[in-house]
Amino acid sequence: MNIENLRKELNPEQFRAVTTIDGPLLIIAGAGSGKTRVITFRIAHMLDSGIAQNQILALTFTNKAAREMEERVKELTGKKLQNLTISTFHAFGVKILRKEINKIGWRENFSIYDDVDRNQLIKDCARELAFSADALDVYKVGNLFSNIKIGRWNWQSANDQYRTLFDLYQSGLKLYNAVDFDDLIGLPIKIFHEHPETLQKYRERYKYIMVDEFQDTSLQQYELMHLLADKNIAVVGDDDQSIYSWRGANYENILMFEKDYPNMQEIRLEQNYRSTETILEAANGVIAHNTNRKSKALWSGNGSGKPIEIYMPDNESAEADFISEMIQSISLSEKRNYDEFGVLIRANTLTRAIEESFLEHNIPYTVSGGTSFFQRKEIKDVISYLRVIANHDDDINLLRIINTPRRGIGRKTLEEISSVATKTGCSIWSAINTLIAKHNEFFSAEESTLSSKTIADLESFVSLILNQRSAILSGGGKNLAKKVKAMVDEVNYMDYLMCEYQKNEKAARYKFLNIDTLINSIEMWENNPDNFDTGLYSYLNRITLLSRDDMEDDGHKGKVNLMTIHASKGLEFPVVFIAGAEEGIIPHARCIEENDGNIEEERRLFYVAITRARHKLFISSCQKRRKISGIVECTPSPFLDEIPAHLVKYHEPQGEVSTEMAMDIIAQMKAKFST
DNA sequence: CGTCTCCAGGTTTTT
DNA sequence: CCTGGAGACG
Repeated sequence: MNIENLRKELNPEQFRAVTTIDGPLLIIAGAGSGKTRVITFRIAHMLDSGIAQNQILALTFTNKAAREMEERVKELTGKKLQNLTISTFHAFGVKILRKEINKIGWRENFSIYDDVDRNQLIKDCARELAFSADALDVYKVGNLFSNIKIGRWNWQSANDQYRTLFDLYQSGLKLYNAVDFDDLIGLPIKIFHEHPETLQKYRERYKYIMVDEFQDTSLQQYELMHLLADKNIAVVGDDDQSIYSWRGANYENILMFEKDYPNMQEIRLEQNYRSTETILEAANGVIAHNTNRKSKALWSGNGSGKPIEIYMPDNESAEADFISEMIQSISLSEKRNYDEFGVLIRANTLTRAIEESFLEHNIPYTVSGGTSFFQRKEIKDVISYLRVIANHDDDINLLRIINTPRRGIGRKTLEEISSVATKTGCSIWSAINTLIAKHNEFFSAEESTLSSKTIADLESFVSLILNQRSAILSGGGKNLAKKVKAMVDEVNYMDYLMCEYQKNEKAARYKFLNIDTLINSIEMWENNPDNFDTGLYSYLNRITLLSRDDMEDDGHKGKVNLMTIHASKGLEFPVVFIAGAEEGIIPHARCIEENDGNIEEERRLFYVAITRARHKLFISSCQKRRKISGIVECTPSPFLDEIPAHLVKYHEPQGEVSTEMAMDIIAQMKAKFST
């Protein structure tokens, strides 16, 4: 696209943002200001100006955003762009580690631990240090460790008593040749510090760097970016949409950027192309209550549109039915597809009532966020096999599968093996092999603490892993999906599931299906022509970073989108419902507690929710809600009062549907079916 | 020594 | 509803 076309397509600020390629650039992009468009046009423009694709690095926050951006750039340029790097920070970290991790003492078949694995490792370490079980909240300690690693907290402010545990945890990771999520950023930084020549290599390669959702980068991510980028760095963000501080997001990075790159230029995108003036004014009214922000004047030229409707249903199922019925009626009266609706909630637990109602009303929907597909037990089991096959020293995954399905290796045996492993400072896998060798050496002697039967069980486990390893790595890593299927058969995993869920056939079938989905997704992945490395390692490196969202191949076409507000960032819908707008939910009680009563981030979250809507916004707040403790009275979220009153209309529940209206709806349905 | 069964707890947001 | 853990049982 030539310059003149760009000038036509973009407003003056957007045009400047797209065409300013050299030097540091800070783009403050308000909600709905065409941010994604600017980024994709900017990349396309760079390519047009003759910059090589492999010199460009674009870092995003979620896989979804990365994928979308890549697709749009490809569409825009009509090129294949195989050497263009658009990825999340974490995926980029993996990419570096795969090449460089041997410089700091890991092997390149390292495992990546998710939270579940991490917590398991912490538990094991705690046991070794004889922490009393009730004094240890693994969940909390895991978060503590993460916060330490990403530089949000340090030991002075945190609890010093966990320091030895932390050290043991760290050495455990190294012993098992594993890294956790935070290491995916932290270890590349370590490598760059210790090996300046390696850093230099990457600096020379990535001459043009862009960071999306800059307000959500952590100190650690900022450091990585800062190490890599010397001059041509563009960051795009909006401090009002910073909603990840609990994960280390540090929107003061914006200030730091101004300091670290003093010759930077700043561009503000303040025209909102998304929402009606009513919706935007409501959002502005809410966010104005925050004191700690860059002031901005977001405006829209889209006309005032319809008022925001607030509804106060009796309880969560009434709320869910209200949403379902509203969706059905609007989709008929305004001829909208189901995928034009977004239903936003603060917490995953709130989806249940809504999902039930959707099912009852036959409304197709997708839920995004929530427990990752890869955290489901059955999927984790299969992946654990693959991880152990790739990396025998991965104790956490080995322990997960050594007796799943049952193969006679129980607690006592494992305690025995663990103690050998601890004493000699080796992994469980090598301990097992030591014990087997020892047993065979002193075949009849007392020396061996394990029975011959146990030894035989262990031996068959070891050969299972070794056989699968040579099968899966054979043939240059081709046909991974097929081999994984063979492996699942070989270990009789399906029988195990049947057995385990005898009483609940539905659950068993569901789990079966999940494994099928997994295998299909592997197949899709290896058949993707853009994918050059279809081996086991490459697969494993990739999947830990994926969430459930990234798995769905049938897409969201024709389905209502149900998701958390966090997951909705960057998206927009013509019609949006915000459900559960109650005190204690948004702002979330727990959050207020932890943040010393600072509700600004919760307000930003509410702001993000409002600004997802294009034409019409509904907000509902239940009068009562069922919680674990029983039914509790609710009060509406204080944020509702911050919406200027003249924009709001309270929704009155209609008694019965008037006959006239019912006839009308029936007529419309008939019309719909007859076409 | 391994397995089965029953019970309690759930953890806000995600890479 | 689902998972992980503790304790009984074979």
